Amino acid sequence: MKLKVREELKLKKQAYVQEEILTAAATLFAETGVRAVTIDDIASSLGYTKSVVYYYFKNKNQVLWEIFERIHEAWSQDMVSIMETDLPPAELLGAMIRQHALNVMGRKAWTAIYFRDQAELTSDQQKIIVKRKREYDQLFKTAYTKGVEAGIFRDIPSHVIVSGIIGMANFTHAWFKEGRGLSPEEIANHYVEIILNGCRKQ
Amino acid sequence: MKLKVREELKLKKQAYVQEEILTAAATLFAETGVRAVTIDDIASSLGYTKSVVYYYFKNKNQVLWEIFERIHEAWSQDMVSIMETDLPPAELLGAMIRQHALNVMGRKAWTAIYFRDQAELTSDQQKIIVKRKREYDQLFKTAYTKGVEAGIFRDIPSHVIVSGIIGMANFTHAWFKEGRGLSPEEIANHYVEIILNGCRKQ
DNA sequence: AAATGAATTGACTCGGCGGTCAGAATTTCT
DNA sequence: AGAAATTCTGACCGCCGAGTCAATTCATTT
Repeated sequence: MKLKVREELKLKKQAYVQEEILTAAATLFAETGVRAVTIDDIASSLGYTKSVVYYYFKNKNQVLWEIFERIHEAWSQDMVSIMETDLPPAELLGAMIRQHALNVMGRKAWTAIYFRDQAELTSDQQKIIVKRKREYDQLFKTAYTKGVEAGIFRDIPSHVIVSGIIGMANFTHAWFKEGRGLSPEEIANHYVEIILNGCRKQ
Repeated sequence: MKLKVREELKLKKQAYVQEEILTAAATLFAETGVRAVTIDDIASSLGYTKSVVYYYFKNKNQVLWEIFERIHEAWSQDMVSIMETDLPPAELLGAMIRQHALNVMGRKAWTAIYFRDQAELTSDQQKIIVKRKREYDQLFKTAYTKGVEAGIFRDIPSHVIVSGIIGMANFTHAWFKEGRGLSPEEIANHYVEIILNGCRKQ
């Protein structure tokens, strides 16, 4: 009885510290790349010692993998909830582009890691990521293809256009700075317009 | 007299081996990131020992820096020769996009390194790269702005559109495979069309 | 053949980093 | 208070990779 409560409390605290460590790790990983960041760096950025990190995580790979998991969960959930709406093709694709761009700008660290440090994962993990990326792309491709079938988009191979969209949005992580110049929403809207106009059948 | 000939021959051979090492290094760097590649890896991929690499290069940083130098020279020369033509804005921007995309697909390794491993350089070197990237972007921005002034492009902040273009083209390095599916030229042309249509004033 | 200089080797150092572990400190429960 | 579980510490190990160096091999010249 008490055991359960205690167990839960323990897990809750552990979860909190874990998230704290993951956030700190992600920030550092994003700056200089996973390989260049030591467990000591992560720990001391939080005022901990290295051993604390090893108390909460099995090893460095697990820290990295959990970050990849968080990214996937957040992004795929966002996308799924857009797919569930019943928008017509152009609006659907627009919403997806907007969401993806906002996600990237909202968490620049994540994008840097997700697209740069994949090679640091084990080959099994990499396989999973490759599959997830394919699925993610597929959502965009489906939306685009629907537009082609509806006669509103030009008939370009969907992977070319989808890769272009993702590349364009991802790259914001390299230059966008919060709080100066345009807002993420404005930038995202520009990209939506460029792409939709660029794809529209004349 | 003879000395000169000999000297030249020596330099020529050295230059050859250096290029050989740089090419091998770039390939490996691109695959797994600079940090994950050892000098031994580079050497043995050519059948050499580590010491050979150290005979031709001062250290690992110099190998990396020379690669960055090669990239800059090749890309900026290509761009400059396009700027020298006297094309009207839309055609100019189109040619630039096409060239950049072709460069990326023609040397995927270079792009991976140039945009992912910058953090491995010294801070002085990084400053130079940042400056060069700004100059490179500036060429695109100027072309776009001309189009806006000529009334053919929509009035979007040029850095948004230029970053979008570069991001879109750069991302091909992550998915394009030589010899299956579309050719680099076809892909580049699609991007040119998407962007030009997307930016054209309605 | 001898001498000179270029190219190559392999053994070595040294520092750093991932990961471990025995125990100390702290918190929680009874 | 004392026992039990938990969190945290700091010293330690082993390995790996960057870079060095003295010595050797190879090529060229005279």
